[in-house]
Amino acid sequence: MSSFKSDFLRTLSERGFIHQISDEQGLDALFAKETVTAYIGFDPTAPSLHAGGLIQIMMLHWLQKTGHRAVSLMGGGTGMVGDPSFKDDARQLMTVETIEANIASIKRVFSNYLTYGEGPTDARMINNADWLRELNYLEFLRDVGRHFSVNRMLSFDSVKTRLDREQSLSFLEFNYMILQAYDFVELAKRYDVRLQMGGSDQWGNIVNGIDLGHRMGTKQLYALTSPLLTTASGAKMGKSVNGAVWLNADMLGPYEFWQYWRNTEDADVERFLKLYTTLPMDEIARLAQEAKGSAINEVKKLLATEITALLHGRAAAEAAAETARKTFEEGGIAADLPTVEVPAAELAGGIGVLAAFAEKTGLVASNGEARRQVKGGGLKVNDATVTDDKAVLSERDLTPEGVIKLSLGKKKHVLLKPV
RNA sequence: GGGGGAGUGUCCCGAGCGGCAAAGGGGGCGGACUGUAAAUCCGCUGGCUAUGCCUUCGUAGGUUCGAGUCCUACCUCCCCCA
Repeated sequence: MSSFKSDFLRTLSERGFIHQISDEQGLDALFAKETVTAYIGFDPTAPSLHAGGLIQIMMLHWLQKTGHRAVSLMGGGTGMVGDPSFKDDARQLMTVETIEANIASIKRVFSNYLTYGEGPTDARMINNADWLRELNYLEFLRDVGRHFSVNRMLSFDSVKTRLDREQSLSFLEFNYMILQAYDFVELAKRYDVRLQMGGSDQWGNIVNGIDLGHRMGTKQLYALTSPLLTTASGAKMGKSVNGAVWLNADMLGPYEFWQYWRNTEDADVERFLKLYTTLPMDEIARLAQEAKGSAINEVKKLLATEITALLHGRAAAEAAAETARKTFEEGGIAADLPTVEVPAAELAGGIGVLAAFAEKTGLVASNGEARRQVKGGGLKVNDATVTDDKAVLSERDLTPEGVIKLSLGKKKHVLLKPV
């Protein structure tokens, strides 16, 4: 590990957040000397960030913790264009309404990690729509566009994939990197931002901003990127058993969020403790030491609880851990497993198993899939494997707790509750 | 403007002499083994009121008993020439 003098870079470095820095010594000196303002941009492509974005939020978190000023930039303007970096094909264009709604929804998560306000080390939430949407095309071309060389832009890896595959890269998308570069300069002017951070896929875009800053007379700007997140076996981060690992609670409950981290691969445990929890380094080292063989499961639970506590609060995290304990270790029924309510009268009339799994709980996508899962032995009702796809559920199937437990595989459970 | 090529299962990549619900991967899901891990092996991976019916190969027509496959027009993309 390189020996950084500043708290911020040392912390990021020892926790494994750093992939590339534009000028290590220069940036380190800056952080050691003064309060630095740094930002990360978030694109409003969905109503919630997912686990992949967590690493960026954690970087801002440490930035604030070490006494600097964090800026979370919402891409209300750039979202109208769409980032083509390393994408295979063009994104669907989003309407302004969708973008605004997504931003409003995404924002909710940030205050769990950062303290916002007007004070010197309070974080700020800024939307680049503030300046991008008012740009005058001709002025922009003359002031900013003239500093960009298309020859150079074409050489970036981020667009090469698209070009190599002979897929179209629209002029609209091609402009994304110019807008992002301009953002950096604008933030430098307005808020004295000196550093932009992001995933390693953003390197080209960030460096463009630094160059533009040179030409437009800002102070020296810096870039810092985090490694691309994959699990030890190479899968992309942020995909869970049933889709993306959303951060917003209304899209993914604390229990399911906890489960995602509980299922971390052995080889990732220590890395994730460093990246996603705020546990001190010496404690992480101690935990990693302990985690030999199946004892690692205890560490995984702690990992899951710590990460969930940061996002959803300590109480919700512990409730999730308890639900998991009851469900997996006692084989019992925990009241706060995901629950679907059905009218008591409907249950009295009988509900086909296939319909219960497909339509009621959505554990499987269709009756056909439910049928296939029955064939493969993947569905269970109250822990008994379903063998007959014509079986019908009724009040007789209610457990003493007054629910019916439906399971897909060993890990996904939903309770059916008559009301 | 002229010439040449491409678009396949709504996750992706990709084969496809006129009989095709469409090869093969990857990914995903389930099963076995385990530790709610990884690796490995096996099964599944259009929909439905289901020995049948419906919808799928860029879009719309046409030829044919029958079209992903042949013809026409259009859309989108790539390459070459102007």
